[in-house]
Amino acid sequence: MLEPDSKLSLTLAPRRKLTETVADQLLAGIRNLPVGARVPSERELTKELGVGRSTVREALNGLAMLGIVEIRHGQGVFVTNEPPSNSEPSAIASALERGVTNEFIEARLIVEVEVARLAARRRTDEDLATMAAALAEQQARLGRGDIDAIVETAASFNVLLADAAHNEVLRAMIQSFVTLMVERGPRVYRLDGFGEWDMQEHTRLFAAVRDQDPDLAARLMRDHIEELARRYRAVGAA
Amino acid sequence: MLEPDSKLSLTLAPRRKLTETVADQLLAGIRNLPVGARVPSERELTKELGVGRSTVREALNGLAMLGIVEIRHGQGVFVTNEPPSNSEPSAIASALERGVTNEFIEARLIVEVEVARLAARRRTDEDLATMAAALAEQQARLGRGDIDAIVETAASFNVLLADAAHNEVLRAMIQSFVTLMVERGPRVYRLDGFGEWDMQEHTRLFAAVRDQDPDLAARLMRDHIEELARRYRAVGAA
DNA sequence: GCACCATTCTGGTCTGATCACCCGCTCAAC
DNA sequence: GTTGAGCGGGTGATCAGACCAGAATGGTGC
Repeated sequence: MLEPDSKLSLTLAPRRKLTETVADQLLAGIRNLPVGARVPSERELTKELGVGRSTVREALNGLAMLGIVEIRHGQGVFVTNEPPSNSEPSAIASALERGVTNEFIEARLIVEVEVARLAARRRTDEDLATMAAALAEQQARLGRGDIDAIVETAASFNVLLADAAHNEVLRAMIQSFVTLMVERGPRVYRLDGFGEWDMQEHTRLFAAVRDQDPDLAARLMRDHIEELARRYRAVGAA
Repeated sequence: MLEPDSKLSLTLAPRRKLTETVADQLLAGIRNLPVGARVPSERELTKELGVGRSTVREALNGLAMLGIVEIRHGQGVFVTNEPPSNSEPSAIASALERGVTNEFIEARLIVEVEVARLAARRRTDEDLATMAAALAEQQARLGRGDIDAIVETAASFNVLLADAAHNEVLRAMIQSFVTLMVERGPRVYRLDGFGEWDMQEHTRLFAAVRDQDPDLAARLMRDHIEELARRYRAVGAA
């Protein structure tokens, strides 16, 4: 009964909730399932994992809110998004938390896709030059491997895009999105190949804006955010 | 006249999960609380709302994941950031001060059109009832000719629409729009026939949402805002 | 072939007990 | 008086089991 520790270095023990642990386990299992596959029923999971049903439910609800699974009354739980494997089994549920929920992503999609479209339509040569410089800088930092610096540059690209859209109100929105994303853990950037992927995406986006192709820019942005969301979910930015 | 129905037994076909309804109710109550305030305990809420504790817990967990509340074991539930992702209304406001009304309208167009679409898709009977009540109130105030009161009610309709879209991030955006609109002169409302026109538009929008016609709702909203912009310009609100 | 319905899956909600945690208070030891 | 261990009461976390509600299935009678 007596509590252990109290000696040695008191490492801050975040005290994980069982629900979160279960969410991690479920996620680990889900990784091996194809999109659309059915997850075992709550009652089965209860027996399999040896925890109460309410715990399983809370874990599933969390995954559902993150868009990883879809819960259908009377039918079961289904995998909706395929999280790119990889990524260590770090604390997911507790971490990816606030900021990367479906609602947030939905809002970003609505705003940023249109911003990309407007940017392609209105960009000036000066905007182009600024973005090109930012990309070059991002590339340089990528080579250096300075994660924090890369994150900063990469995030600022979205703001530059908003600048090119020439709408201060929209820019303010993007800025708040970016702030949230940066604050809430740029862990994704530590994933193998993420920096390169992001760089590539930004380059494509840049090309679409340069060529003044609004529809292409919008589509690229949509795909970008959706993929970004998938990667975020897979990591759990603690 | 425009009253659909929506009373009698106030609970009709709540296809929506109870948990979500409860989350909405909690949210409504939380909006009136200052940041850092303590939300009643799960057990109290259970009695107050007349639902099971598991339902309350799931609702609170959802709000926690959205970053609206923080749950501390052994202490209670606390309000964190009023609305999630408060889109820096100050930044938008300062932009407006510099005369970017057109940009403001463009941003509204992007966000509100999609919100209308989502509202038509997701509205519950309860959302409908609330909107109907707001419209009735707007009609009543219109008859009375109380400009300020009309503006307030008319503006709140947009927020109700955002409520029906069930996305807190988007709602926060609309809320900041509305706040700014109400603050900045309701001059247009003094125009002859404006109040009636606005009322009519809202009624149409309501019908589209009621009939769950996303595309129609989106189109109506687009036309509405564009026409609104024209009238604003006519008054010289740039 | 088809409409109906009972069964039996699944998730959704309720209840109440119990565990783990945090806080404020009491009160004895210093 | 100060300290701090301990207790009590409140809060969330978890569990167990029951029952409600939606959805699929398959049988049954027409």
